[in-house]
Amino acid sequence: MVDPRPVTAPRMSAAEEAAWVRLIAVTELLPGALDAQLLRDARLTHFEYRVLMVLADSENQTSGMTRLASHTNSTLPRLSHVVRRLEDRALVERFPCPEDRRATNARLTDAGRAVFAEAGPGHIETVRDFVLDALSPEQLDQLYAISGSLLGRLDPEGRMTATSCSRAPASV
Amino acid sequence: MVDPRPVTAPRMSAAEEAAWVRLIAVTELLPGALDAQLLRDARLTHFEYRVLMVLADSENQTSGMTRLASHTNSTLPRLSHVVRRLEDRALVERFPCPEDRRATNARLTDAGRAVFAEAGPGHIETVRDFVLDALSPEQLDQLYAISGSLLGRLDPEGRMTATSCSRAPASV
DNA sequence: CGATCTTGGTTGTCCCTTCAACCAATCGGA
DNA sequence: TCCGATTGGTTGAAGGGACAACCAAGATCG
Repeated sequence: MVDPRPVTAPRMSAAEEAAWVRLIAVTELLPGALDAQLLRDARLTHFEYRVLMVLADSENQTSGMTRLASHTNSTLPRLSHVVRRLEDRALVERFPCPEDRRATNARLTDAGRAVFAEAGPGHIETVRDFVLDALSPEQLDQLYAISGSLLGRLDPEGRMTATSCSRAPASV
Repeated sequence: MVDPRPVTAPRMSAAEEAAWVRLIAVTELLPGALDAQLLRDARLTHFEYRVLMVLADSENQTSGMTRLASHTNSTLPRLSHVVRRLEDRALVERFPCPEDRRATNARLTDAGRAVFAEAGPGHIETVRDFVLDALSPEQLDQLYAISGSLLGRLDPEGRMTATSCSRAPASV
């Protein structure tokens, strides 16, 4: 209780704080940048884009809601709202699953496929501009390993399979 | 037009896609994890916490709105709303800047200082659990460099100074 | 087979962010 | 000195996400 320092932020080591501050900045700025480009060029949220992408990569362009939610790192309520909106825009259609009558399937429509196909190249280019082209091949590997470690903490059970990526626990 | 492949996501290289997918997952999961802990333990958003932190680190616990916005990677409208809410909770007070009569200053109140001081240790611990302790010292340096490169693309003018961190362009 | 638990999903409400519009003060010339 | 442009900031409406409540269908077990 004799510490004379003024009230200030609790400190980590300098290296830790520097890395942490930058990581936070990236997590704040990147989503907005992706959304901005996709909304401008394709009237699509980045999250909506990923929903369409998972469907495009699924058998018959069809997936159950729960699987779709885990492949987009999303909650079921969130996904339900988003799919309803996409359905209103006729990019996706929902129908009851034949095998399990509790389940709902979402399927990409022709219009949805067209929108997704048209949005793809511009989005990829944006990802290159903002991320991939900024990193060396070694840094890409490092990013893969680092993100893997963080996901091991953020999503220990590996529920968020994200995509077909087989989430081996962060071995370089 | 003779490409026989089914409609599918435009592809990057395997290494690029793998790293990209994981980065996206981190940017989706990390903010929620931080918000959850702070809301539970201190009724504070991570963004609100950072507003309080910047004020705590400012001279006289006071800062103009524009400076506060750039130090929190935020827009002015967003900050304005948040500061109004914090003011409603008496954690912050606003008053006109004496030197520039257009400007508004925000100052941390005693209550705000107390809430921030109480929230700090738990938050730092969470950051350790989710991020810092998951990485080796080398990875921490790599993360610093990688994030720096990305910020060079996401915020070229360096408007988002984030904190006192002097944003030298991503030299390791 | 009936009671209960779990799984799969939707809906409504609240809160926060975004965006556009707006206003006041200051600066920069002509 | 006056007018336009820029800076600093607020506000209101609109849209998306989180959470809790809810419901229906399958599974489990007596």
